[in-house]
Amino acid sequence: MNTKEKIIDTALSLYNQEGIRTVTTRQIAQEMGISAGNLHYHFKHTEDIIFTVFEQLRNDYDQMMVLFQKKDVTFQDLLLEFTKGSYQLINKYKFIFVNFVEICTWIPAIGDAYRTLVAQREEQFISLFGYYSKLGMFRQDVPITILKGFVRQIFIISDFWSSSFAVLGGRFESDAFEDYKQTVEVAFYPYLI
Amino acid sequence: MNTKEKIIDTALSLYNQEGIRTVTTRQIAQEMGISAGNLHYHFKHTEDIIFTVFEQLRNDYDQMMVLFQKKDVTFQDLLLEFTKGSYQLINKYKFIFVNFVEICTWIPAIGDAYRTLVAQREEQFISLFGYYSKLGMFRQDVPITILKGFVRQIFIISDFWSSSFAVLGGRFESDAFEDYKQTVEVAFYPYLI
DNA sequence: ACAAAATTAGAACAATTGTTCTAATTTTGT
DNA sequence: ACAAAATTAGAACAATTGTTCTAATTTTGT
Repeated sequence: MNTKEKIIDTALSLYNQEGIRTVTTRQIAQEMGISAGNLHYHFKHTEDIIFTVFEQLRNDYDQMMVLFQKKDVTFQDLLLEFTKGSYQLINKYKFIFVNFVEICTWIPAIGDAYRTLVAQREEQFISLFGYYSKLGMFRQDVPITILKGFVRQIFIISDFWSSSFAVLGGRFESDAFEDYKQTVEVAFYPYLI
Repeated sequence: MNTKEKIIDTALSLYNQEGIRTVTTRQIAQEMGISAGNLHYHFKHTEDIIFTVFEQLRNDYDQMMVLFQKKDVTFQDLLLEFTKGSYQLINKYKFIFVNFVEICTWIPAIGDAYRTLVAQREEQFISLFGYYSKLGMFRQDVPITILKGFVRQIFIISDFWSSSFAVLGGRFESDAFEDYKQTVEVAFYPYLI
């Protein structure tokens, strides 16, 4: 692992622990035993560090979505896979989710990338629901406007569950996954057959 | 309106416009034509300003919830009232909603107050759903665990819709309310009769 | 082996920001 | 009217922080 990678790693870990607001580039450098000057040789601006972490998240996300190509599973199983997968990302990149609004206004490029991502995901989900409703595992009588609204709802939940969890005082170690799983399942509950 | 109130007003307006991260106490003072020293005579710490704004939000919220005591309306009507009322708060106190996680970690007293509030709201909603399911306007076959999860879901949506909206690049003036209304309605859609 | 390029540490810069301090002015209560 | 209290402006403090600059050291390619 070279210095650049180590910076990203340390930054991610520190941001997750202490939040984006309090961690400084000096602190990241100190934590890994290099000088602040050296850190800024590799990443000229703090934004560059965070943007690189976001790119990593996007890669991980894409990799996860590939798993949903094989469609020979029940919707229940697929849903569980999605829940597990998305939770892993939420957990690994806590600080991005928890400080998402702040990050997006601070670094517009991340906001832009996110919007592109959302547009893609939206289509994927709609077509997935269509597929499974033909198989009789998803309600068929749902108007398209509701369905689109439902997808939006799922995004709000998966993107901001962690914010809600943090604000409610939940600790990430223990029952976090159970809480997330519950929330996602409840959202899908009325639409499954 | 005395100086103290004017500070709160100006702070709210500036925070809503430019976000909590960039607005300084100096800027608030300048905007209203007083000195920074004077501002800090009235509010020793920036936190005190934000906490006072939060108290105002809490008061407004309580006042709104009073409206839900009169139960001689259909659930549909009540829901519309709730949507309008909560949107007004979201709009008036934009910056609190949009920077909620940040604020709660920065000022723990606000996090504490929020948690108390949520516990109260939870009960209110559950009993309201019970009432309306007896009247045949809300599904009766919903298990209590699901119902609690649904309430949680409503909270995530009403507390973080604005975050999602901001991140998706929405502008607050135009179609914001329609978007919010849609989202809330879709969430309730499967539970109404 | 050696010149060029990459990396590194540490000092220094520059700007920001919340907050405090002091002295003046205004307001209030009697 | 006048003393005490409240308010105000503006300078100054103190700490932080991202970033740059310089000179030294290490690594790389031939």
